[in-house]
Amino acid sequence: MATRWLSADEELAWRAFRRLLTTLPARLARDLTADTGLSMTDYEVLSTLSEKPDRRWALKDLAAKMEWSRSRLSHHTTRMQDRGLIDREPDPTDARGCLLKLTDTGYTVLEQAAPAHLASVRDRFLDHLDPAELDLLGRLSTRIADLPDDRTQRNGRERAAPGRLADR
Amino acid sequence: MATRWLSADEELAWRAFRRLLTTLPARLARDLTADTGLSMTDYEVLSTLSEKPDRRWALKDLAAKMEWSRSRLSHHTTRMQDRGLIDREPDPTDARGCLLKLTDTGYTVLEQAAPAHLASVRDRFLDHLDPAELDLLGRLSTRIADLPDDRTQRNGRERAAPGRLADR
DNA sequence: CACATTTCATGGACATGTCAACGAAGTGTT
DNA sequence: AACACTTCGTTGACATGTCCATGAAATGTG
Repeated sequence: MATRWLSADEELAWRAFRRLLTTLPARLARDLTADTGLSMTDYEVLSTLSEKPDRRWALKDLAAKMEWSRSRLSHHTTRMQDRGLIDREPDPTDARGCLLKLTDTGYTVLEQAAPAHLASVRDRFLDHLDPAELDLLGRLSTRIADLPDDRTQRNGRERAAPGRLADR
Repeated sequence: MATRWLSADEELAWRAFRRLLTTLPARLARDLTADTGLSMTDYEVLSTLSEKPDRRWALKDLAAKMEWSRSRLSHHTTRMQDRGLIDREPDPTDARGCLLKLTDTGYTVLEQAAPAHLASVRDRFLDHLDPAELDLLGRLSTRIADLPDDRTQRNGRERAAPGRLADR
């Protein structure tokens, strides 16, 4: 059922890439948790927060920056707050809002996690690409990730049946 | 805190690729669910099962093939069974085991989902790469995904502190 | 054959994500 | 000012994944 629709080359490359898409993140996550006790998402929140000079960021802005839903970020930061990694402060600008702040503990944890994580990224990824490959991969990634998110402009190809074929 | 550890080129390429790593699967998943009501994992189970001539596969073997834990596959197939997509049969070879079988419904659903999914893969990925890029990406993916999974041989780099820095 | 060990599928507890609904607070219009 | 509308963060129900424990069955060893 699989091989009829793609050329042999496409099939092979797509399969290989799909495998990379699952294994690489899994390995990086495993390393990070083993080394530091942080999940990948924890790490992203901490490192994004640390980019601001005062280590503070309004929830909605951080959510936008990370391309997360506010709900997701709210849930996750509640858990991180319980662990003492970040804090909430009222937003002086908007009484509905809240500021997320990296605690000293959070900053220390991030400071110690960063080198371990980067070593892992090198070992499991960067070190196995030469500069030309890395460059091409970067440009190709940007190109594809920057495609419009909605499907309104899917190339002239006919649209699949809209109805759901299975209940879920 | 980010830019000190990678060269500018590495930093840029890694960031771009990391973004691809989250956006592409999310888009494909969204398309698939909208078009067919299946999740990506549903689709993988169905299409892997369909590769066997008799559409049957022992749970443990399917789990190994998909690189899933047996627990995960058991949970997931229970849900898929409730939806009528697959069935369980006793394994005549091993009374502990069980065979997972694609139902007729499941096969029909897969048959209708496949073209829609492939169109999505084309629109959001394949169509934006030329053959040389695709070829390189495929080879590079295989190379990295095939690296040993354990960390025993992480290149001469010093190991990070083993203890957990934060409780979770 | 008895016995310990391993393998298999399942189950429950928990972590993390999605989605829809909510109340409180901002904004715009008249 | 009064009103509808939007935005913000939180919440709860649910889906899905991980981890660990379990009982049943297979396997290996004396």
